[in-house]
Amino acid sequence: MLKKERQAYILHQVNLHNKVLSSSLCSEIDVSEDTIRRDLQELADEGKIIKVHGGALSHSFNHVHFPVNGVYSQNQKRAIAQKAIALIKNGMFVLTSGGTTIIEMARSLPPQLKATFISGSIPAVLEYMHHPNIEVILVGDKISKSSKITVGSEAIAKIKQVKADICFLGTNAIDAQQGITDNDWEVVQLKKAMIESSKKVVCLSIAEKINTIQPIQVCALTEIDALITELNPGNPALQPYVEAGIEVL
Amino acid sequence: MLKKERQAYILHQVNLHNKVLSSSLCSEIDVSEDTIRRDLQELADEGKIIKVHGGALSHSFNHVHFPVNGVYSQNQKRAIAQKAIALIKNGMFVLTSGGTTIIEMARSLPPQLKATFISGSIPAVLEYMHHPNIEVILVGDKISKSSKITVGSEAIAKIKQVKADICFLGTNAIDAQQGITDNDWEVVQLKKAMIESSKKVVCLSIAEKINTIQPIQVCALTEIDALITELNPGNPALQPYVEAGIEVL
DNA sequence: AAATTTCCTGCAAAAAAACGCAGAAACCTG
DNA sequence: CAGGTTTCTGCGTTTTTTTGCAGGAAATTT
Repeated sequence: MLKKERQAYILHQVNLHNKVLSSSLCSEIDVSEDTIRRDLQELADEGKIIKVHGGALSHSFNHVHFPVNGVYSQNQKRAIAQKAIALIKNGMFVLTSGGTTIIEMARSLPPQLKATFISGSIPAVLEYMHHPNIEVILVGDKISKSSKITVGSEAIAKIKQVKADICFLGTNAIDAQQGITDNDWEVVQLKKAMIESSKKVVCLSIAEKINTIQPIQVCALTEIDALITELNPGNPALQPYVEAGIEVL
Repeated sequence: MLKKERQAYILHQVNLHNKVLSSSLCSEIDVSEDTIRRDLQELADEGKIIKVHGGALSHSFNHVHFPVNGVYSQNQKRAIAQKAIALIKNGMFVLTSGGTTIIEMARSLPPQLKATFISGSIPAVLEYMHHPNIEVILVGDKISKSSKITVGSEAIAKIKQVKADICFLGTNAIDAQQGITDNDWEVVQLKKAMIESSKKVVCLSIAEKINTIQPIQVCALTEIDALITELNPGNPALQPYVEAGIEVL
């Protein structure tokens, strides 16, 4: 990895997460801590970031000591993202929906990961695009402005053409009886196609969406292979899903 | 292998992968590392790539780098955008490429305009999406990270399915003899398809790109219906194009 | 206050770049 | 076409950059 490339990655991470730990950086990119520190120093000298003990901060969030809680449930989503990333191996074909949890996952993907990501979500694709080693396939069709993803028969047809290794679904509502449900008919159609086209279906959901129901069903619990939340897998709230035969992470 | 040939290959690799290692280049093409380094130096001097220790990077990698020129030409691009917008009527199907001039046009679209925009450019689509009355059709396929548009046979096939009223092409180089030329093979294929699929082809180009040539031809001047620059239509620099039968605005 | 983590300094090895040079190829040019 | 000039390329040497490492200082945590 080139030095400039590394610094671009660091800068990207800082702007995204508003902070960055040099320890985590040096394990993500595989270099010594000294190198990271020197990079941070250079970026700080250029005024791009603010160097602090243990890492660096984004410039914008310097003046106002904004609580990290600025984005809705970002910490929980980040925890989910970390668990999800562990499932992605080099060379995989990965199908993803949209949603803030998926975005958080996209932002946290390690730079050395080589994989192919397929999605119709504009924000997700924007994130994938920034990663050096990821191939991005964009599913085209009419854009739904509310959900910022492509919807329609063309998109569904394209998704049905692929057979992905794994599929990550951002979830609006999940319930032990009703399975996954959502409130946008077109998005539901798309998610159904994604589930069909994947060997393994992984559902990402923050705890507060567990045991909630939306009007339209995406799929039953039986079609899900794994469920990832920010909770400990042993948490009693997750027991119904364990009993339903889902791998809870 | 000829020097020009070598440099074209290098440029292609850089545009394709956003980065290139001089070590890998000198084993791919079978020449000494000095030769590669000299080539990189020349390309960097021409502003085609960014040379760094160990290889080179694409310009798109750190587009934060030239804000001066960015702001400078923004006014010109805005002038072009205004002229282009005048050509769009309610109900039209509009096909657009990518590029900063197109983005500027997208930002300037009047809010009451009702039309359907078709594009494979992610940044352009992002802008269209914010518009209240525009339908957006996204052309899907593999994403080229350097140009931030979808490229490939799927994208071309989709474009050929439509018959747009008008097509706006952001231009990298235009010349009275060579017509429109570009430096990315895949982007060229896409633009060719766009030209075929449109009743009217409008070329947007800032003055500094007029009478410049890139390696690969997109189309001859005869295929262009209109040319928009920030210059006055009577400007002598534009006369060759007027004489070629192009409507110069 | 002790322990752990992080930071800085200097140093050394490896990689890359710059430099000068010389042979070879291409290209004028009369 | 002969002779000269320019351009291009590879090689050896020197210089610079980059990176990791060690040891001590500074800061943070327990």
